This record gives sequence, C-alpha cells and structure tokens, in this order.
Amino acid sequence: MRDTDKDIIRGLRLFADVEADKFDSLMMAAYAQRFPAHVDLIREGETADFLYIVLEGSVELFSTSHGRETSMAIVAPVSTFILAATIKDAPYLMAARTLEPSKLLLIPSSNVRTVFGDDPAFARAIVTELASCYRSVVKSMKNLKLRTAIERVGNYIIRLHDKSGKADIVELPFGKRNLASILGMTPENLSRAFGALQSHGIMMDGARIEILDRAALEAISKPNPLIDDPRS
Amino acid sequence: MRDTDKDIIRGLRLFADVEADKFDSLMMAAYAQRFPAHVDLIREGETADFLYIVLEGSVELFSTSHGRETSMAIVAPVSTFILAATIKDAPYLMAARTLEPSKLLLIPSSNVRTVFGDDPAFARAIVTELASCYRSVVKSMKNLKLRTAIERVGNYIIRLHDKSGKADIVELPFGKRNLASILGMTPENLSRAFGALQSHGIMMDGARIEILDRAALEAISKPNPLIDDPRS
DNA sequence: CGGAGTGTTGAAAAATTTCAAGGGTCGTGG
DNA sequence: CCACGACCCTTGAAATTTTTCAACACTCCG
Repeated sequence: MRDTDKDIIRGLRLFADVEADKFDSLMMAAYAQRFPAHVDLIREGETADFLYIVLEGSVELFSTSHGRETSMAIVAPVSTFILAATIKDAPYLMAARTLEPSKLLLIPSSNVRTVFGDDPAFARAIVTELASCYRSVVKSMKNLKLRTAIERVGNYIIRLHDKSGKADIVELPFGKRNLASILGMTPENLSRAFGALQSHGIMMDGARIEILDRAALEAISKPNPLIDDPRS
Repeated sequence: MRDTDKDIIRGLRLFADVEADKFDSLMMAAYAQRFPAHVDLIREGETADFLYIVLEGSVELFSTSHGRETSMAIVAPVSTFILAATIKDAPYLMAARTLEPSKLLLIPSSNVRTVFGDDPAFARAIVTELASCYRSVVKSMKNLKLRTAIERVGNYIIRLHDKSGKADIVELPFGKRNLASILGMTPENLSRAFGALQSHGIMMDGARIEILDRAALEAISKPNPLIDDPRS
C-alpha cells in the first residue's frame, strides 16, 4: 500500500488512536484497490472476509429477496461498510456494488478482530463506529415508517441544502433511480414527488434543485432532528 | 440488588466473561426495579443516562414525529436496549414503555463506558451485542422494504411457529395493535391480512393461530433466512 | 352496569404501484 | 461522424394497495 493512502487512513477516526505497531499490522494485511463503476463487490449471504472502507467514489448497499431489490444505503468517502458482519464473523445481510469508479480499502476481518482484542483504543473506535451505523439505520427506519413519500423527499432535499452550506442550488449526488430506492418508493413516484414539491419552495432542473423558499419546504417536509440530523 | 438477580445477570452473554471486580463495580452502581404495565421509561431526545436490560416482562421501543407514532421493536427478556445511545453518550432515538409489568436492570451509562475501557472481555461482548442489534434493525428494514403487508404477517407467523418448536397452535405474544405497528401497517390492515392468510394454511381464533398447512403458508410468505433467521 | 380499550368489518378516499409510451442523453460500432 | 441501442427520467392512465372513517361487537375493570 502506498504511503499517501496510509496517511489518509491514519487520519480516520477509526484508526486515529490505534497504537503504531497495531496499525502497521492492520495495514500490512490490507490492500487498497480501484474498481470500475457498477462492479459487484460482495453478495448477500457470503461470509465477511473483509472489512471495507470507501476511500474514493461511492458504494451502494442493497438487498434482494425473491425478485425484489432495494437500496439500503449509499456509502460515501470516508466510511466503512459491513462492519457488523466483520465483527460477528457472520454472513453479509446486504450486497454491495460500486456506483462509480471507486477506491476501496480491504482489511481482512480476522485482522480486525485480532487488533480489536489487543488495542483498547481501536476497540473503542470500532464500537463508536458501530453505534453510529446502528443509529443511522434506526433513523432510516423512522424516516420510512413515520413519513409520507413527499415528506421523505422534502427532507432529503433539506439535508442536501444543509450539507451544501445553504447554497441556492444543490445537486443530487446520484441518480434518481437509486434515490427512489433509498427513499422506499418507485422512480415514478419520486418523479411525482419532485413535481409536487415545486409548489413548495423548490425548482427542479434535471439533477439540479434550486431552493427558492426554504421555509415553505420545511413546512411541508416537517424536519425532525432525531431523524435527519447526521450528528446525534 | 438481590443475589438471585445478580446470578441471572452474570449468566447473560454480555457479562459472562467480565472480570469479577469489574462485574461487581457495575452491579454496585446498577439497580433492578419493577415497573407496572404501560409506564413510560424513556423519551426520545433525552440523553442516555442508563443502559437498560429487560429481566422480566416486555418493553416497547417506539418513535414519534409530528403526531405520528410507530413501534420500532419489542424487547423481551433477556435483552438490552438503547445500547448505542449509551455508548455514544447521545440522545435516545427511540422512546420506551413497558407493555406489561416488567422487571428491568438499570446500569448508569458512565459505568458501562468505564468498564468498557477497562475490561477487554466486556468490550468484546458489548461490540458483539451491538453488532447483533445492528443486524436486527437491518433485517427489520429489509422486511419492510422488500415485502408486502401479507408477506410480513405470514413470515411473522412462521417465525412464531418455529420458536414454538412447530406447535400446532401458536399464540401472539402481544396485542394486534402493537403487532400492526411493528409490521408497519394499520390495525385494520393487519386484520385483513390475517383474514387473507386463512386461505393459506392458518386458522385464526383471537390471539391463537392454528397452523394447518405450513407449506401453503410458506408459499405465500416466501421466507428468507437473511431476513427472518434470528441467528445469522 | 357503564366505559374504555381492542379488534373486526364495510365503504370510501388516498397513496402508491404498475403499465405503457415517449423524450432525452450517452456511448459504441458501423 | 452518424445511427443505433441502452438507459434514464417523465408523464398519463389504470390497477392495486393501503389508509381513513364509521359502526359495531366484545372483553376487561372499576
């Protein structure tokens, strides 16, 4: 692995306080690799041989059952995925594929578990990361169960707006088909939701969204920090 | 705390390998308490002062947003709840109330975090428990997003059947109103789903369900181990 | 004996999905 | 370089699912 990669990884909260020799032993076993877009990385049901970290690009986590498919999450840099399966040495509950050309770090699960046992700082970082993942899924589930389709779309736009530093125009970070699946609806329904929201403070133009009236958007979306706030 | 309680707790996987003095320091700070049915234990947004463990009875985790409410999970003995908030010292994302008279163990969050740092065996147990919780929510979410209402109800019955050791008659462990919310539908819709399933291998009688034709029930429910299997 | 809470059923309303068609973009191969 | 096909997004209309509203039976408890 290249030293520049190593520096980036060292900077992650997950590894920040890991002892030097433990970190080196993890990195020795790990390797960074580039993948083209739309490549299958893992399949549901396989056992978790590696912990993955997205360094560049983005990865879709999705699940399938009897002919239906749904996106569970999109992982952007810099984040881990399938940490829980790695910890439990259990089969993946979600499949993963690249959405765009991506650079990933793969660390053998057994090494992760070993260092977890040897290095309390790493253990603490792992458990914090896992707790964050858990809370993130809980928020997704609240989003799905407590909101209508239009509210979900509206709040998604509000979050984009916040992330952009309240820019006048925000851009969808991936295709509407994927977004629809993440938000638990069909692409057609997402299209109509965007249409409906144009009377409530936004103006769509392809993947670009102009925020004209944030207050109106909030009025119909009813944001809730305990669902939307990425901190907490 | 009574010694019999202590023995029960010592038997939990979470505490099985904890060093004796660490365990005692946790138990010294903890207390077991009985609560009547339908008592609010915690509210969303409060900070996580305690880790809870259900010793007897059952607890509903639920969430609210702008006048709507949904059940997120029902916690049966012996399990923890709100572990992630405890670890992160963050606000609860879910509220909790007893469903029936219950006995709970409350351990101050700060003690949990301290022992987590001091005792590698406890750290490992915590992270395993948390990973299980995470995987459990992911499965719930797959259940919601990949299945129709009838399939969710059918698979719920199949799980009950399995848990009972394939008894001819199984009993719903809590009210249909709660079950409907857990399964992401209205009580009316659950009623109709039960009705529809009577042509597919079951016979309802109040809270009792007779399993007449497991194969027919599976045919319409399409079970999937990566959603339904509580192990894995 | 009320009265509250729970579960069921029917009918109407609303939300969502499905099906079908068409416009647009992009990349590849002729 | 252009044409074609593949894919994505949008829109309309119909079908389906789900929710809502209303009424009613039943049980449990005070």
